[in-house]
Amino acid sequence: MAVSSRTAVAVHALTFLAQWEREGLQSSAKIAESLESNPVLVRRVLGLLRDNGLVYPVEGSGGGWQLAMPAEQITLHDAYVAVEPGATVLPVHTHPPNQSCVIGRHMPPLLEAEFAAAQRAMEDRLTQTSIADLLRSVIRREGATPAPH
Amino acid sequence: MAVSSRTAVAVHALTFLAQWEREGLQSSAKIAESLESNPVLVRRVLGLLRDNGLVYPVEGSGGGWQLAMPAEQITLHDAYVAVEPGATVLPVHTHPPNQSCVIGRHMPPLLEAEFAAAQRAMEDRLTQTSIADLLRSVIRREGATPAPH
DNA sequence: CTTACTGTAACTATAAAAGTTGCAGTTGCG
DNA sequence: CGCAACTGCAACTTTTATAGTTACAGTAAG
Repeated sequence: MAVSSRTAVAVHALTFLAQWEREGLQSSAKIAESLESNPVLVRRVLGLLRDNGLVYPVEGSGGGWQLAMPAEQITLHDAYVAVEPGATVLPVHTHPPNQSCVIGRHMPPLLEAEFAAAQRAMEDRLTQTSIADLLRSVIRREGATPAPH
Repeated sequence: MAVSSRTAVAVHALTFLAQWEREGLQSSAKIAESLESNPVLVRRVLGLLRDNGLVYPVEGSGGGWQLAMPAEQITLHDAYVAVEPGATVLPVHTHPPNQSCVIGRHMPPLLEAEFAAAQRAMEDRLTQTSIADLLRSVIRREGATPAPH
């Protein structure tokens, strides 16, 4: 199952916005520069975050993006859910199995339940870290091994 | 995110083998019939399970597959690890971000740690259910709503 | 009215998975 | 021996998702 790297992009962008929050709006181009990526790609992800109320954009010249709530209140799970709506980490059968076989008749719902429980465990773990936590970790690491000048 | 439906096929096949254990070897064709799938596809998955010591094959006429250990000792996690080696449920950046940005410098390792922890939580949940558990559930369900004759 | 943004559609390229065909190797049995 | 029933595996096609790009319309500041 597969999940894309959109969650990584989303979390990166959110942390970037948290870091430069006092400096005002940040453009998708700036964020793309930090990601070594494309502004359109970034806007696609930011658009999903916007639809979920995590960030909000300002259009027009001098516009850009900012967090829609304190970084303390945004978890990795919020980002994940926004950019991977309805994702199934462990897909079940691609097509229904043979109904004349005992296993075939009963396996799909049982597997769905097991896989959903596993995915819930993963998502629970993602709720335990906020963007603010991540930003603090970034700053702690930067203090330990600063950039070469 | 992405993981294939191979885990579903693997678990289905293992449960099938557990169900017909007393009847002796089961061919990939029989298992494929239960999955409404292709024997080659099934053999591909069974080959991975074999490489991980979960099942073993007998070649030649009258050959087939059987569990290599009691169904009680095989967990969904064993199946998952066998058929999705090195899977990363939540991929990080596809390419390294900008090293001249604080976020870019420190995000990848932090994200890897977070995502790995989340994946570990998922995998932990998978260890909690065995093939024997699943087979019991199948039989319980069959008792409740038997196949139409 | 120009410049700097967001918003979005439409496209290409790439990679992974699902599914199929074909065939070589092995073994039981008549 | 020779056929039939298996596994093992390479090679291929099809399908789908993602990453990335190009192009352009809409909006707002100065």
